[in-house]
Amino acid sequence: MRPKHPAYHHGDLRNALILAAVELIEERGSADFAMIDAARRAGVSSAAPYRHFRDKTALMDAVLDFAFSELGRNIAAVMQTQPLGSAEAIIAIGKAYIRFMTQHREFYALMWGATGIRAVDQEVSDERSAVGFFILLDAVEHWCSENEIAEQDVLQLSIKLWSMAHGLAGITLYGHIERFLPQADVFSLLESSTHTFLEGLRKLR
Amino acid sequence: MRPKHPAYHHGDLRNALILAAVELIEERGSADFAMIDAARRAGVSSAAPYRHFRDKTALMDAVLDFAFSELGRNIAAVMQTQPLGSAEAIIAIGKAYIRFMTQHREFYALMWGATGIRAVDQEVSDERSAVGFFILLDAVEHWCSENEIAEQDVLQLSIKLWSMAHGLAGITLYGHIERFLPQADVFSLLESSTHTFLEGLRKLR
DNA sequence: ACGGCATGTTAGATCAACTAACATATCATG
DNA sequence: CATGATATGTTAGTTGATCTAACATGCCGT
Repeated sequence: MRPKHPAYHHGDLRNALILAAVELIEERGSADFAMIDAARRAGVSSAAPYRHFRDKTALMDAVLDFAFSELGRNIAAVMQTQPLGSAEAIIAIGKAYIRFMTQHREFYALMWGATGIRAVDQEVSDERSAVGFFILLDAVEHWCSENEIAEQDVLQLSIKLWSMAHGLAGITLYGHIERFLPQADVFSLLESSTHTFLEGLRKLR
Repeated sequence: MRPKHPAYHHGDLRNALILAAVELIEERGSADFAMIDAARRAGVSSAAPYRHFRDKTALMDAVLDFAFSELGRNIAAVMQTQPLGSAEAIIAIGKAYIRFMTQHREFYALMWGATGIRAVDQEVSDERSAVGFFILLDAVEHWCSENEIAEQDVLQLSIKLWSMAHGLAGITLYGHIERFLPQADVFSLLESSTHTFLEGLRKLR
């Protein structure tokens, strides 16, 4: 693995570039870094990256993959600590989602902003963004069976719950909660929202 | 108003540039148009825009103002047709919100993506994005008084309802609903979500 | 009328993405 | 182990876009 000649051939430039890009995005707070900066940070010339990425958007796509897998890992992690079938498990997923988005606000725009909308490589973007969703799906399924909610609604329900967390994340990032509800915090808003919603479900069942 | 000499001094270049930018964004589906294209479309040279906008982001900011005011107008319009105090009024606002975002997907990334997150000019962005929110606030306030919900929760409630619509819009634009619930449409999802949520409120009251 | 200021124009500086042509190391294969 | 194909790197340069400088024109107040 260790390169015999430390000069020339980098050894793992592809990953080094992704890491450099992630660092630059986090430092600058947005994705408008220059390709050459990522190259320099990886210790190579300005043309080297193009041996590994067709263009800058290809690199951004790899960064996006990284971000989505991190999100998935975060969501998977909190599930280890929650009792399956409880409303708390669902809420914990939503909180992990919002926590990730607020702690990595610079990624949010990438994941859901312009690049996301374009959905260049639909199949890849499907895969990666769905990881966390399947975990939510599982939690919702267990909650439904414990609360005598029709199985057929699990998918629809999960989408709605996802939307709630996603919407709160976006509105928080934009600063609307701080502006209109300075005393509130997103996590308790998600908690009460989810409880209210699930209560409504039980009543309408 | 009409310029005596049709050449040289344009007369209303600032607005012409904003309009040109809007057209280009809509045609191209994203905001990566060249400044010179907007200039050409307005019939001026490449340097002329800089007499009206410090740089390209300043132009984008004006476009953003336009988009937000359009959104506000759309939301205001549907309120004319809805009985105040009804759940339908709240739902109609959400639907108008989602309709605008899906019909102008190229604006969504601008309004909520990278540019939005940066929130360069905080005060201006406050103003413009709040227009629609105050209309929602009003509808929620009337609904609360008709349903004996504590007045103090109006603001919090409105944020939550806004989040629901915003989240559904984002998830739709990204294609997740089409993928996971191909038979569903966003508007009925918003409708049932809102009803469920309001039902939960009445029960927990 | 005329002078100042807003608003245009052309030319060009700067910078980032990307490409071409060449260089070097690694690896498969005899 | 030799050797050539291939992967991966370098330098130099093209292109295209933003923005600036210096100059031109015409509108508007006095």
